[in-house]
Amino acid sequence: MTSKALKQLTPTSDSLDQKQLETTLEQSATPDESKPKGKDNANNSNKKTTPSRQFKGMSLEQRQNMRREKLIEAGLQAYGTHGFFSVTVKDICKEAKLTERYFYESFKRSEELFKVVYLKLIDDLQLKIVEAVMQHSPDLKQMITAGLSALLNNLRDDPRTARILFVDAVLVHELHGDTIHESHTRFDQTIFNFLNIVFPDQQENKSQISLIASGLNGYVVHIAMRWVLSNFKQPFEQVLEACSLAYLGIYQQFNHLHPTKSES
Amino acid sequence: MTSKALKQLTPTSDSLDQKQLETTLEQSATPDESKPKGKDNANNSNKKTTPSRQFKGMSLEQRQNMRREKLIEAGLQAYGTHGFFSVTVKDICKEAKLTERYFYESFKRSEELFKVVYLKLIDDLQLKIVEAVMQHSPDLKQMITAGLSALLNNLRDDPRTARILFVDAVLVHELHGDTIHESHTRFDQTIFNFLNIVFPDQQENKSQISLIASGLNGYVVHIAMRWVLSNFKQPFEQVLEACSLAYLGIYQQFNHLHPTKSES
DNA sequence: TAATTTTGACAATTTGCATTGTCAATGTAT
DNA sequence: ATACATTGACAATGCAAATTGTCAAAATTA
Repeated sequence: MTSKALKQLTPTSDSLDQKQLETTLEQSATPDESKPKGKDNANNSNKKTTPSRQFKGMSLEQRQNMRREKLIEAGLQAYGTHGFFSVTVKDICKEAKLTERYFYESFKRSEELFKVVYLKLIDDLQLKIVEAVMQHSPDLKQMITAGLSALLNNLRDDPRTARILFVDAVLVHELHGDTIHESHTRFDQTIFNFLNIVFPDQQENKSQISLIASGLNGYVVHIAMRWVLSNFKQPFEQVLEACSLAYLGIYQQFNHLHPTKSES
Repeated sequence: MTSKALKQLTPTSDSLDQKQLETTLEQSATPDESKPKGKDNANNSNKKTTPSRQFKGMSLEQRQNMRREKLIEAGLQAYGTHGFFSVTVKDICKEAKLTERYFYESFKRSEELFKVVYLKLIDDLQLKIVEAVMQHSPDLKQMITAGLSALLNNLRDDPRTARILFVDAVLVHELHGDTIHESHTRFDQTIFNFLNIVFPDQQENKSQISLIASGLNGYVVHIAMRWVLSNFKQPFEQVLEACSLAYLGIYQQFNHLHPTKSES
């Protein structure tokens, strides 16, 4: 229904090179930190440490990984449902049907588990979004719609994600210093890369574009949060349109303020 | 520097009635909950309760209020500097130069003080913004600039405010259930009112405009947060322009999507 | 000045949770 | 079947902060 006013938004689409797009958008991946660290208690039967028997058909390492996964899943459930600060180690263990001992087998404390959950969620989400965007290149409007749809669908399918990524994440910034702060900025960065493709002629305005990327991120996240908290009261299409409106509006405004030679 | 492209943004300015503006923008005030509740320990010398002497020239109530104010100020300082979850009751008392006893005289627990501080800050901020906006009516661009400037100046003048309103507030949402959630929505509401004035012909799109208001709120807040956290790295004007860009962009987009009779 | 209230410093208790430890039951290898 | 690793339930301990209590010094009234 909005197609008429939007046609003018793809004039620079010829500048959207598919290869450049993939490279640029993807350069915001995390180094994989979500795997178990190099344990010193591997099955290297050193000294008189217990020899690590098989159990239920699995090796020690397999069992530990399985428990770890159960804890991560339990953490997602507990944190995402009740919020980080209402959840105790015991809660998580109960949820995972494991005893406290096994919590400390994999994590030093609650925040450590939270961090793993958080990184996993943000990785998954970002991957989905970037994929969706790339698949619809080079049509600007379709790219925006696809990316936003990926985000909104993900949140609707699993509101726990919203809770953890967009509410509790701010705290963890606190708890973990900067490790997470970086990944908190990752969405900003992804959007920044996107904008740099959309506005390829604005090398001088990097700082400005970076701010706008943050703003767009906040715009969408805030709408998404209200959508989630309202239990998805508004229809999907309405939310999607409200979100894309900002992207399209910014696009147009920015082109007016900093016209390319061809349109001056 | 952006004036050329923006002149078209005030065509509907004739529809901006000053009186309507004040009424509509102001209808988002909070019922004053920041005052001491009806204490049962007033100086009503019931039974054999102590008769409440004068002290340092003040009545009991005055002294209590003074202590309360000192605690609120100390809370602002402590929470705003170290973050809610790093602050203990003792910290606050030390900051206020009062002993724990007097903390519990005015507040049942730490979160209760935080809530008061939060409400006070958000009230002050909102008041400043609305005043600034009203003073520049009916020029749309000036109104936007003035409102955003009021916000940004306030944050720069006192980063503690930023910390409390935009970081820790999310937590308190948790702690206090919905009392704070409502005031968290208050900015959305104010912006919503503003948009309704700017788009007076869109009675059917209330729901959509409400979403957009949330989005704009998130846009500005997110930029502001990054500005604060970066220790105000970017120049004020750049931040201001990045913020207003969203408002102006939305304005233009929305008018394109839902043209008024006069411009169809 | 004497009687009494108010205050400030700080000790005592309580609470909630993290973290570690014990032990019996269960599964596994030989 | 025997010996022992592995697990689960739950008790024991530790700890930091909240909350309450004590008491003597300072201020106030008469």
